[in-house]
Amino acid sequence: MAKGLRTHGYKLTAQRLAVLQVLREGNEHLTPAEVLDRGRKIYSRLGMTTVYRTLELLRKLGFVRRVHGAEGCRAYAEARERDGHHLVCQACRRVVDFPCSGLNELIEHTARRTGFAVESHLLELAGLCPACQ
Amino acid sequence: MAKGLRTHGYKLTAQRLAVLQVLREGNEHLTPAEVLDRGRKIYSRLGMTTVYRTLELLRKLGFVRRVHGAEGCRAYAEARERDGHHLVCQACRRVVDFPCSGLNELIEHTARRTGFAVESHLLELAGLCPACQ
DNA sequence: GGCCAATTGAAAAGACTTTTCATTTGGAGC
DNA sequence: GCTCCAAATGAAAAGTCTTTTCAATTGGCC
Ligand SMILES: [Mn+2]
Ligand SMILES: [Mn+2]
Ligand SMILES: [Zn+2]
Ligand SMILES: [Zn+2]
Repeated sequence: MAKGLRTHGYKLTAQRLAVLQVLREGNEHLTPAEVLDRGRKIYSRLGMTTVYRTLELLRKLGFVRRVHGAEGCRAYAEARERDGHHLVCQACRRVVDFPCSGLNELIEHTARRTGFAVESHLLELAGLCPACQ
Repeated sequence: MAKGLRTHGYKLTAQRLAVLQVLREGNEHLTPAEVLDRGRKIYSRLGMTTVYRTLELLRKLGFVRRVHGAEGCRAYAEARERDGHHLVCQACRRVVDFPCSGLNELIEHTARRTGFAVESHLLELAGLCPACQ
């Protein structure tokens, strides 16, 4: 994942590595403020501005996913499944990715019915993880 | 839809009727600020605080849906399809609802695979409407 | 090692949302 | 219709979150 940054021409900085590590170590979704807190334990000079910028960068590169929920729409989790979706535990905030397959049929059917040219989709399931049930 | 307010024990105010009318007249998703602008053409004393409160109320009652997109996550559109999902045009912001059917199979499969007890789901498709293609 | 564009972060600015609280009002009851 | 009061409202203030600015720092190519 760190290699991906270099691949795309971005510098490998301590700040970016710290944010990456934070997102990888937790299986949960985190707000920018939470990423800052945890990131500073890894690299104490980390700043909030950089957290915002880094999270957006990682999202554009596909390493990170945004989680939309009742509590808020600005939380991030590592994207473990390429082009996948995610399932969120409402109790412990754990995030589990799952593959996209099986949705295409529904999307194509809806596209035909409505005449829309569908370019992207967002699917998020919420519930309770095995440990929290 | 206005009847639904009374049914649930809420007062029928000019402000609420104005917000309802705004959401019904546009087929697009609107931010609170846009709802305020348009709502004031119907009821000029409408205030921003009331717009926020009314949009959340209507969402809880199921008359209105939130639209999550690249441009932002706080936009609302009328929920025309009960328990449905929506398709958003990235050009003209038109929103079209479609029924939920066809997704249950995928959800149940994912629930079985992950052990999660799925309680809710969010599905949003984005693309170009027929007129904008 | 030197160089320089990319990156960073503190501070300021900006944007958005919620709370407060005095005033207004819908509608139930008469 | 009129009275009454809890619900609703909105201007202002407060609070929260996010982006911009810009001078200083730094990663990585030479
Ligand atoms: Mn959102
Ligand atoms: Mn559904
Ligand atoms: Zn859990
Ligand atoms: Zn369109």
